[in-house]
Parts: sequence; C-alpha cells; structure tokens
Amino acid sequence: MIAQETNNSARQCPHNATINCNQCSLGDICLPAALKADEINRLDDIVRRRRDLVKGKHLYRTLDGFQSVYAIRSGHIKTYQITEDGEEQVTGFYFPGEIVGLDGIGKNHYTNNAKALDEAGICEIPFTQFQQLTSEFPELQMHFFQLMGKEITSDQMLITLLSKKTAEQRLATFLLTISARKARHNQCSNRFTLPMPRSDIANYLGLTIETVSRIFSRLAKAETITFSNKDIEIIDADKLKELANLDGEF
Amino acid sequence: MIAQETNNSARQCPHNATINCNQCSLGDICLPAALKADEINRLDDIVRRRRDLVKGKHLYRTLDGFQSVYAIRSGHIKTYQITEDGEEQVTGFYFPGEIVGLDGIGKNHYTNNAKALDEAGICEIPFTQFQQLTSEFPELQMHFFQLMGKEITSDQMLITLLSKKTAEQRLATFLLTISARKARHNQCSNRFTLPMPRSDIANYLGLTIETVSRIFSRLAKAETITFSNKDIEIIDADKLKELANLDGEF
DNA sequence: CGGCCGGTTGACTAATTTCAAGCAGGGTGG
DNA sequence: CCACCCTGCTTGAAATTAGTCAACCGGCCG
Repeated sequence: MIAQETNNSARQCPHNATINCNQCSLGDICLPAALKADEINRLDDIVRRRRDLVKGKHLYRTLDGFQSVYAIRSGHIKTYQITEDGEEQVTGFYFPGEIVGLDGIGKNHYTNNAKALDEAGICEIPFTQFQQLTSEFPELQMHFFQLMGKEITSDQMLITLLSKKTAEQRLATFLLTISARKARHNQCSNRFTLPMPRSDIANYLGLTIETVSRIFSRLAKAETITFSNKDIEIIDADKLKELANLDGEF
Repeated sequence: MIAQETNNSARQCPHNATINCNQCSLGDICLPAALKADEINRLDDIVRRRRDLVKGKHLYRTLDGFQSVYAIRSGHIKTYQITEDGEEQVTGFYFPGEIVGLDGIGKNHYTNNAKALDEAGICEIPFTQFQQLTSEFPELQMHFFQLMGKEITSDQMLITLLSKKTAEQRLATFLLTISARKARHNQCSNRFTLPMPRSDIANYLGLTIETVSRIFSRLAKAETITFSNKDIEIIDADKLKELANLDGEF
C-alpha cells in the first residue's frame, strides 16, 4: 500500500565514506554543530571514517574495551543488553547524526551491545583524543555534556513510558519519536520505514510482539495510521498525540 | 520489632556544614575521590556548603535555570518529573556522597524536580566553575564523565527492570540496591530504614502502592525479610538475590 | 515445492490494578 | 488525657490489561 524509500540524500549522501566532517550533510546535528569551520578540521583529524557495517553486524559488544564513541553517518543502530537470565533488553535506537557508545564512558568497557539494523556507515571517534580536543574547545565540551545529558533525559522518558503508560500509549509515543527524528533530518515525518522488526519494538517498549502487532492493527482500524509491514504512514497525527498523552511535546 | 537508627557518623558527621571537602567523611565516594589533597582545596574553593533542606523542601525544580550540581552530604533526595497529564514519575533516589542535578546539563534547565525525603545537607557545586576545574584536572573530568556514565547505566538498569521484571523481582532488586548503597557507606547493609514512603517506591518501580505492600508481606511470609513500616531487615539475602534475578518460572 | 521467518489474529490465562474496607500511629483540640 | 482525624499502610475481592499458547498467512530462499 505504501511504497516509500528512505531519503538519505539531504545534501550529500552520507553513505559516501570519503567525505569529511566539513562536507558531511549531518554537520548541523552531529558533533560539528558545536564548532567553527577551522575547528571542525581538528575534529576531522581524529575521526576515523569508513567503518561500515552490514546488517546484523556488531559495532561493539558489552565487554569490548572502551576506546571510542561513534557517530552514525547512515543506517540505524540498536543498542541492547543481555540480562542475567540471558534475555535481550533493547535500550535504544540510533539514527544518522546521533552518537552511540556513551554508555562506555563510566567504565572502561561498554555496557551495551551495538548492532546494525541495516547497512550502516559509521565515523569512529577515539575518545582519548576527543577528550583532549574538548579541553581546547569549551564549546565542544559543552556540546558533549549536552549529548550525555540528552542520553540521560531520553532514558528517563523511556522510564516514564515503561512505568506509567499503557501499550497503546507506548506505541503511539514510539511512532511520534521516530517521526520527530525524521523531521530533524528534513525527511518526511509522517511517512517512513521502520528500521527495526516488531520484536525489537516490543522488546524496547516492554511488550510482547503480539501486543505490538495488535496495537498496530488497532491504530490502523481507528484510521490513525496505515501500515504495511515496516512502512508506516501517520494519517492523524493529532489523534496519535492524543493517544500518546503527549499533547505539547512534539 | 526492629529498632535501628541510621548511623551517619562514619568519620565525621556530614550534618556539620562547616567541614570542608578535605575533612568530609564522604571524600572517598564523592567528587574528591578523583583528586589529590591540594587539588581538593581547589574544589573546596568553589563548593558552597550549608544548603540545608528540611523534609519535603525542593533542591531545584524542573524549570529552574541550570547552574549547579549538588553533592549530598547527609539525608536523601528523590528526583521526579511531572508527566503531561500531571502525574508524578519518580526517577531516582540519591544517598549521601551521590551527585544530583546531572539531568540539567543537557539543557539550560533541569528536567527533574529534586526534593528532600528527610532533613538533608547539600553541597552546591556551581557548574561553570566546576567545568573550568575539569579542564585543569583531567582526573576530575574523567571522574565526572564516569558519574554521568553511571547515571546512564543506572537508568538503563531501571529500564530493564521496568521492562522485564515482575513485581516481586522489582522489589527484591530495589531492596538489594539500597542494601548495596548502605554497604558502600560502611553502614549496616542488611538492616536499614527506608528513607521514602511506599508511594514513592511504587511510583519508582512502576507499580501501585497496594502491590508493593503485598509483596513486602509476601517476602516477610517467606522469611526473606522482616519489616515494620520503613524498618527493613534482610534475613535471607541469598533468597532475595534469587528472587531478584531469575524467577523459578520456566 | 517446502520450510522458515516475521507478522497477524484469536482464545484463554495470569499478573497487576482498581475499588473498597480496615488498621495503626501521630498529632490536635476539646 | 482521651477522642478524633488524618495519613500511610495493609488486605481482600473484582476488574482489566497484557501475556501465553496456538494457529495461520505471505514472502523469501534453498
């Protein structure tokens, strides 16, 4: 029913591993956002590009030594932990321009696994060198603190969601979050393809696959969205916001 | 049944607002842990002491401008958010030696409210000055990154708990977390007084007061703990750990 | 072609919430 | 000093939400 391709070519295709931070289309939402043109070159010097992952490949694993954080140039990453009893817990989804690996900073190893949901282009940022750079550029340090702060606040939003919201509210909120992130990239915000399978959505939202599936159907029946597998179209954003109980947020 | 007083006098009473960072009994778990003696004095210079709160008083509120982070010298703080529909969501409990206010870093305002659960002594750390100090002392910067990292990982533990665990597992985990924090302060780890009411526990764990109460009773009936109101004694820590991790379901 | 995987749907079950009542302790006012 | 009330906590019975089990569907791949 919906035939839509992800539109990655905002300015330059971020799949292209040879471009530098100055040219990158993600410059205004990624780390360079905090820097002046000449400073970006300094950042560029320490960034290692062309770390490309095929779908399903890990960017890092829980006990890998913490060396770097990673900027996502293209594709999508999910982070997850394995609980004591061997179950997977999805802790986050990351979109182009976002930074993964912050969970490793507290310890000398990562606390999550990070896995590509599709073909992903990654910029590796060795943390020691980056940290030196932050001492030089207070703006960058501030920006980085802000990144960690955002990580904390987004985790806390998830906590509220898991603690207080019904299945329907959770899924509605989830879809709106994705939509908002698409908008940030000047991509169509009411028509998109989910990069992750139902099982990951369910896991992330603290629900079962069946419940997620049922809610998708229910939302479609109420003419709030239409969908075909991973292709989603938001028809009635207001109703979705109402369902999510997030009237003022987006 | 249980008559126990909190034992705050590890070395010096942290209620005493006149002592400095060098003398503080919390030196080895608080920020000074990262610093040498002479460096601690520099930290001490920027710390504003004697911000003391009576029970129920706010340390900061959601939309207060972000200026400072706070070290807890004595007493307990809870952080919480108000959701769109006006409900309270407790996001954390903070004990002596721990730092509150990190949620403000991402924006220029706090994203939580912070409220004293009992009489609390607080050291205020103006963030701008602190940030300058971190540029001088890489150890301190590292320690602070670690603090934020810990905030992230503890939030993610809560996410897993809310997403995967049963009511019983949640409460067992909660009690073990408190116990571990008591141990960190050389305080009795199997006999303590909870600083927060049932309603806050329930809210934090994503349960209702009634469920929390029922689980407390169930744990007592199973001779895992005894309790009288807020006074808790852990009788069978092993059983509690067992309950917290993997339930004997499958 | 057949099997597998991801997704959907239905019927039933179990866990937690909701509603309601009651209890204990602390503080206040008569 | 006692009665009363208020708050926080406990307990029981009924209601509801989401989970479990199971069947089925369609596309994809060997």
